[in-house]
Amino acid sequence: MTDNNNIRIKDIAKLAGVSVGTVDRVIHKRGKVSEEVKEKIEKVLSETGYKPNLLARTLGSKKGIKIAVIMPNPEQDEYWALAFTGITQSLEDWSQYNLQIDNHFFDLFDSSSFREAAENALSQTPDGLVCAPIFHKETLEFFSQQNQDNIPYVLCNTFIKELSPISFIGQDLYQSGRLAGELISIGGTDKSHVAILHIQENIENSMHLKAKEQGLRDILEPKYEISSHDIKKMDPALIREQIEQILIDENLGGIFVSTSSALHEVASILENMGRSDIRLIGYDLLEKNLSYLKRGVINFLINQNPKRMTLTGIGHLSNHLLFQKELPENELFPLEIISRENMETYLNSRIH
Amino acid sequence: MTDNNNIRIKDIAKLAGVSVGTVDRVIHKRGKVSEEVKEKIEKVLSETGYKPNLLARTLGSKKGIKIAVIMPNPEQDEYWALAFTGITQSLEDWSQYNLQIDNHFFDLFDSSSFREAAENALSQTPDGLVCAPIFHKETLEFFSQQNQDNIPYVLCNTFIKELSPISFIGQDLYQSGRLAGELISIGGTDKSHVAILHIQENIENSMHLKAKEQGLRDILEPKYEISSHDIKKMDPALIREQIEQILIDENLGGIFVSTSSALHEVASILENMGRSDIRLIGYDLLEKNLSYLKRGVINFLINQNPKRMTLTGIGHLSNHLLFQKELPENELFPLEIISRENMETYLNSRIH
DNA sequence: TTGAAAGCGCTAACAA
DNA sequence: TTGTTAGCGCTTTCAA
Repeated sequence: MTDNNNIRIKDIAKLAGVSVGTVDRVIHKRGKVSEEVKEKIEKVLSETGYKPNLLARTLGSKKGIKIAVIMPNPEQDEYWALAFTGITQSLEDWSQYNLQIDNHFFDLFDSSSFREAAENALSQTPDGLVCAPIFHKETLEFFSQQNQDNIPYVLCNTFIKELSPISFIGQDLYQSGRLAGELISIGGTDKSHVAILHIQENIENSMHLKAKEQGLRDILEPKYEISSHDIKKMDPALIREQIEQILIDENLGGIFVSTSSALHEVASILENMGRSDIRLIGYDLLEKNLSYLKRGVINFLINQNPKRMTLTGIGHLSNHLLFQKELPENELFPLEIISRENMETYLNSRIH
Repeated sequence: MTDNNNIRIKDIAKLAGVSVGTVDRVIHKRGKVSEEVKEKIEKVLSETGYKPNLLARTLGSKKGIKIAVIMPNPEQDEYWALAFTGITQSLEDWSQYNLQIDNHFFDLFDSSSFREAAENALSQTPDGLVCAPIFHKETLEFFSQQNQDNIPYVLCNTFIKELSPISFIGQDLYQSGRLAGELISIGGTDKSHVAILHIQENIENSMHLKAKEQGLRDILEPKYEISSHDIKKMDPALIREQIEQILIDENLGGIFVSTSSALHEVASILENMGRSDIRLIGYDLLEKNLSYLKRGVINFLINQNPKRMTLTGIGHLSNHLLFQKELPENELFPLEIISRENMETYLNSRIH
């Protein structure tokens, strides 16, 4: 084995003619050091290229870390169930650092439940927060008012320009829409209409979906005529009705469903009507989506990678808390194209 | 901060009425423990669900690790240059564990240089090896004969069924070929011929390319007529000539180049001849490939993710060496489809 | 076969 | 403002 011939704090102390305590104070800016001594130590520090042993640091400051997660209830939605698997796995990945994760789930249909979950999270004084800010207004309120202790937080899934988390993790939604447009038009179609379906719990929070829409429009217009439809996710029968309405259009060549949710409803209708002439593009490796992808009813899925999202979120936060590592301000995942022929390779890989 | 209320070795010792030294001996099977005591300790161990603090373990046994990498010269080939960026990054990622990496490059055109590189690597008694086994015969010889000290090793890129590395990292080549087939046939073409081009340094080692070929055939035959061409990568002019020969076929609707290498040559010819009727599919985010992808000459790239490959290789090996973590026998990466519209999102992401 | 004790490099409380 | 020292949990050497 390699012997550890690194420069240690002790060496720095000797070189600077001071004690380790003083060096430690300089390194951590704990004050109470004369300017003169401070400068000398800093000089030695940079000359030797001192790098702390993070193992020893973590061990010495007998800290573990406690992270609170605020996200939609995984039982309510398969997308968030996938996201939750990332939480589970990060617990394993970071097990050696005695990491504790407290989950606080909220109801996708109920914005007040978000407040509750968030306040609960805070009340347990976590060292950091990972949050999926589904409800724009409530999130804003929470992070600008409640979080006065300045607990570091990471935001996942939805970008919120008014906030400054230590890191945002998600995807470029505009580009995602462009990609969807490209995927619809590959090889060309003879039909010239394309419909965008925004199907979700609360239509108020659909701003980010409009970014996807714009991307698609910029690719397909004016060659294609685009129509956009906001559909509130409630009664499946009601959704069906609205979709069937849209399908009356004989000239419809493609449908883009902007969220993973309820894509399978659309697929089911298309399949039942035998409309294999319509290209269908949507999001995420949900079970039902995959089965329609396999049967060719859905042509492509774009993977938003919810598992990797939470995994990376916890990872970044842990690195920040434990090792003071610098994080990317934005971690934008690639837009993964899933087709019938590569879906298994995604399912089989450790992170998907 | 959370206090670390874990069970420590000390606690185990107290519960079992022995000393920490003895507990340690049992945990690490360092022998010299009476059967009776051993059983008692093991009982306590499992009852308490003891989990060692890996930080302390690593710190206590003042080991660093030294990993030797055996791979093609990054200056010779852009694919391997990308792979090399993974090495660089893993050095950062693992910097806290005092990881040392020694690179041993070999010449893609010269199998004897592989032997040399491999022996060199071994002579420095590394704790583990990461190897890209381009030369089948030589690799087999090396790992079955030279590596008698049983230094743990990870194999990247090319699967070799006769060997048992602690982990293999790569992709499913057969499935990769199937995907290529699907990508060629999306939307349908009126032309019914497809050509597969295997372009590489040494044709002898093309076994794994045949797996890709088989995948493509299984998707496209008998609807399409497939022709396969082995082209030795030497003089670019010579390559051109052979490719132009193939392009004479008026009925050619698609080309699949099975390696990242020289794909741009094919693209350049297609572009010059104005043959935009021919679908072109190939591998990897090499600079030239990307520019042809952007211009629509190349329709899709499949990403073999060389950077992530080496990054994961070093990561697995480090986890094994440092933390005795269990590794997946095979880590098969997803087959990433790169199009004009998602390429930037891959380039912008931390690992691509 | 066992136990005691001195590290590993760093932190943080306490003294000076 | 500075130095000293006792940990953190584990490994490993030495002595018993």
